[in-house]
Amino acid sequence: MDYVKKGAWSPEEDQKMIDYIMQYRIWNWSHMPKFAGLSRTGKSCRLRWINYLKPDLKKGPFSMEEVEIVFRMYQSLGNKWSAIAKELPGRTDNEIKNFYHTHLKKHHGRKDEVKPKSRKKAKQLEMSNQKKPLITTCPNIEGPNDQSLDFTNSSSSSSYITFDENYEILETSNQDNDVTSIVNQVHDDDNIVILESNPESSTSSSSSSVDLHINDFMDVSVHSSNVVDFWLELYLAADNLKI
DNA sequence: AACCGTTCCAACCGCAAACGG
DNA sequence: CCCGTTTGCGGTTGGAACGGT
Repeated sequence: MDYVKKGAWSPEEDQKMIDYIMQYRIWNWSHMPKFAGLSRTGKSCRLRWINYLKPDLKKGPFSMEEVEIVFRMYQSLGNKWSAIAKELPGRTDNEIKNFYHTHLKKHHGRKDEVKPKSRKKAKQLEMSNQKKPLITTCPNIEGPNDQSLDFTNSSSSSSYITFDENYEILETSNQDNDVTSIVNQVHDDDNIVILESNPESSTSSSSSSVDLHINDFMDVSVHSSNVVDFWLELYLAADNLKI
């Protein structure tokens, strides 16, 4: 067998394959490489095309909706990445698998401590270290994309969890500091509001806040620190959300 | 600047399923 | 049905990129 190249693809190789497939379509992966002038296996070509070169692929970070679908479907299907990928147009099974392992796996019931394992999260923690973060569920707030939330109107029905700078639970709105019960109270279509700082120390109108759509997959019966970790991760997953 | 540890993703591998003669 | 070939899937890994020291 002739020399077969392995490893990262060069832009020239990419272009060769794109040009060939555009002209002749995909007819046989194992024979195509030599006709296209590529020193690759058919398997390698197929993978490169499906995961990277295909024109209709979606690039960039996962949206909140996509994160939700991945998590939901993993709960019901397990590691059926190709089945999950069918629900996410433009995303590949490999991409979803990678995303799951790097962003979601650790929230799946493990009782690990909350540590900034990722670069992003380390940065997030570093930037938010100076004040107590606070998570509030505000069921009365309407409009999932409404950025100008007024907390004074909804505070009466809010539940809350406060944390210290190490994300240890300080206080909850119920009597027994039962975080799980608070999370379980949250329904579909409720909104979770994550505040950078305690609203008592800065006015509601000027506090930087974002709203997240709450989903039933979130009320996983997990260790409280995992709940916190998960909120933060979702926060990061939404590319339009910034500290 | 150099080194080290960690994270993440592209790409690999082995196996299974599907295909087709 | 059998068997060789092709395609698809999921687990794993190599290495680039990055942050910390």
